[in-house]
Amino acid sequence: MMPHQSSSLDLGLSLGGLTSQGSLSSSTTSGAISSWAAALTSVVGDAMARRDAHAQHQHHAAATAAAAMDPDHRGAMRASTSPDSAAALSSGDSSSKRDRELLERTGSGGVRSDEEDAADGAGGRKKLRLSKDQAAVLEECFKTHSTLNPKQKVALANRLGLRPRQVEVWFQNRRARTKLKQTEVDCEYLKRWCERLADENKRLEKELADLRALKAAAPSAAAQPASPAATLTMCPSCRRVAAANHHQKQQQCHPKSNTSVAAVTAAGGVVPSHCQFFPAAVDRTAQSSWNAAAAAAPLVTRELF
DNA sequence: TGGCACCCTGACCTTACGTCA
DNA sequence: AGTGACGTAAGGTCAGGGTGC
Repeated sequence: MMPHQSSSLDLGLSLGGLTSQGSLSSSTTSGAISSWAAALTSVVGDAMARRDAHAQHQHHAAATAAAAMDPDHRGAMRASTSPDSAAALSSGDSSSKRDRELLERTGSGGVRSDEEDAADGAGGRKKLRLSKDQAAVLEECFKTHSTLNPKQKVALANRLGLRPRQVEVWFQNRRARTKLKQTEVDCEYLKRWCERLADENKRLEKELADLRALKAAAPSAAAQPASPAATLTMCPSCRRVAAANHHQKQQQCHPKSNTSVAAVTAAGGVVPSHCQFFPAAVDRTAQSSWNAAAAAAPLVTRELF
């Protein structure tokens, strides 16, 4: 099994769901196995009774469909066995892996029914539609473990009445498509983040210009009674220029300097609007805290949008 | 109601890389 | 240390089937 390859970007963004699940996948500590097994049995247990009935119906339907398929349609289908065989031959890779895969695909694992073999044994890549129950079980297992070790794969395949290869493919596709989706989400998130940063930058520039104008207009302000300009101060935490009573007015700009925005809000506190953009890190000087927050709960942070 | 575009998804391929014996 | 087997990730294609227009 591949070690956990951080899918985090250099920006410190995490690919979230997949990544965190992937970290579980380092597969097979005994604890992980037991938790996975527990998840499997809890889900499968409920679904299996219904599944058995459904599978029988499905197998029958597949056989019926195959029988009804006209020769032309059959020919249009890509042969499921021949490309594999060709690949195995042409690549010169006579490894046992290919042989085993071939065996798995041709259903010699004993899991497939005769009807199934009849359905796609004629060379067609008959697409099997997983039943709702099967899909639910797979989903549930995927939540627990985004990868399977061989034992888990076989166990799951047996319980679902599928071939191990089908389970394997399902997990591969699921991982790939989860990641794709997550990447899209991340992309959108970054886009919005960028837009907000641009807005923030504009606002700060305007604030700076205002301050410069004030300074130019009152060069000897220090010698005079406190004017509104003289009461301006900078929030040490968020570095936003504000009036001296800024914190009093808003209770506190940052009730607890290291408290997350979410926690503050949850506690009924008021989060300054200029801080709401940042997911968890109130201290914006600490980029690492943002990274940590993004890695810890990327999906949650995205919900801010 | 048939045709079509679009999307979802199962199945597969190739390449690269890490791990382990 | 080098090597082969093996498993997974990544990135892609193909094609069946469902759905909405």
